[in-house]
Amino acid sequence: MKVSKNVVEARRQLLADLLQNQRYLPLEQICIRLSISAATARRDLSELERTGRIRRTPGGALTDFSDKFPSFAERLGKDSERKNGLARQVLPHLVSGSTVYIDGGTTPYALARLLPEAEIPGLKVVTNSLPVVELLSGSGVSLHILGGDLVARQSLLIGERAVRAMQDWKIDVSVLGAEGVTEAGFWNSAPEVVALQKAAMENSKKNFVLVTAEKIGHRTGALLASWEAGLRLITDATARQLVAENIPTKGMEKI
Amino acid sequence: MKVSKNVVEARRQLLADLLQNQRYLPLEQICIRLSISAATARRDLSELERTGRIRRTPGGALTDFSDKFPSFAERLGKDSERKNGLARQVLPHLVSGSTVYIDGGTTPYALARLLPEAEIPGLKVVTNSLPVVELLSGSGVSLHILGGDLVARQSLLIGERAVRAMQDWKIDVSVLGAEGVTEAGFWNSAPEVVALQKAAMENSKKNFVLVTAEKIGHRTGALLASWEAGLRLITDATARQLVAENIPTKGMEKI
DNA sequence: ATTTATATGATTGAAAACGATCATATAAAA
DNA sequence: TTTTATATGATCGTTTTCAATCATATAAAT
Repeated sequence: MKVSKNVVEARRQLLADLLQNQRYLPLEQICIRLSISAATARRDLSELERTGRIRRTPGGALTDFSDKFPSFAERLGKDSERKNGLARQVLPHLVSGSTVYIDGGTTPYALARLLPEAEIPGLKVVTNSLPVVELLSGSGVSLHILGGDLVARQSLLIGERAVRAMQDWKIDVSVLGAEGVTEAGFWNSAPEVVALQKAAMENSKKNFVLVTAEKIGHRTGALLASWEAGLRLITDATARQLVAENIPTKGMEKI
Repeated sequence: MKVSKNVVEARRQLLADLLQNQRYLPLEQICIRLSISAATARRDLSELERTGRIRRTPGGALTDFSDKFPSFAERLGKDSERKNGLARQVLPHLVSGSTVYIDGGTTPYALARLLPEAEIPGLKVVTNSLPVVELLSGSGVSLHILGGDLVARQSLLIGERAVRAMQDWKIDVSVLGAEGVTEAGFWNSAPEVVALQKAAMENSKKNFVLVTAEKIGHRTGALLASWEAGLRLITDATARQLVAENIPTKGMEKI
């Protein structure tokens, strides 16, 4: 069935990126990694070859790679600045010697981007997000990774091992993402993600949830926590939007 | 007609070099440049692939990595093909549905590179190596990461949390690296790495150690295990070299 | 010199990959 | 909403690629 134009373009970009990393991919691997049929893979390859971005071979494709691959950071997209603004609100809570948990997802990732500059002495970062690891690796902060099962598409670690690993930590500040916020509380679509976030909340003194305005009023999958749980919402939504959804505004931070 | 042995070997070396420069050559190009028939070209390619020096594709062949590409893979250096050869010996032990632990370091990494193509159904990969994760992410294999503290320079996870996470697993085959092999056993310089490897050995049914020839006779830092521990050595060292160091050769795999 | 071993190119049947075409579901446009 | 456009997976016949086999010429062994 037809899918939207941007999905197609995103997939082709992903394929181009994949090829720049891997140099060569057999057709079958492309099908597996992108979850598409051979026919669609061939169409994508033809298009990428037509625009000169890759080179096809029988049974696969390769790149004469010149550019470096675009990182997770690009996925932040044009909301990048807004997410940075949200993340900046968290910085004052990260005192010297404290431990912060940075959740997967693009919004908490924005916080990670601020850390190298912030130069908080003795800060420990615990995360389940591989992009965060990649970003902070070698930046001077003390990095610790939860164990667990990798969700390839999102570069996240989840599962019961991740939950157990989380219980092994004493977190001062945890920074979470959510896909939706309603009167009932915070929502995320994947139950395993929510399970891990709940574990983070239990092991953390302060909990922040970073949410961009367009997620207000959305409800997806599993409930992370209701408002009584003491999560602090950081958003760039207007007070009007929040009131319209009956979201309690006390104790939250905005920009 | 038959040509002399050294002609054959010289031609194959030329082909390997050619591929090293060109990264990829279609079969037809190989035939033209070497003035040989497709049949001979295929035979040469098969041989080069068997010894792990190149990678065949339908209608051509390529080298796994060019020297230009800056990444962990580069650290494999020009021993890349030899390490591939070692890693290939492990593949038959990875049966469908089994769990393999891939240790940090460049030699076990070579095994990871073989896995996407090997397409072993239901294979679980456990690792403490971020390059392995990056490589296999999204390749279809089930990926699981030990938790722990990140050693930035080496992109490894170590520490007591990593050891504890390891004890949470039942491993069928673990693939380890070592910086030295002597009569006394296997050596690695970092004690934390050794601690984790020991934990792997205790939780694993079969243990392989991949070691290139130049490490024979070297002794560094901490002893990983003596020969009684049941580790299986896979090396490209000659029997002469091993005997010279009083290394027991029974039960080991070579190429 | 004679015999043996083997590297080569040609051939062949099987398998893989290909582009083209089609029905269908759904995004985009009207 | 209705209509149009198109992205997708399946299918099909064709082409390409493959490994295996064979005869042969010549290097290596005797």
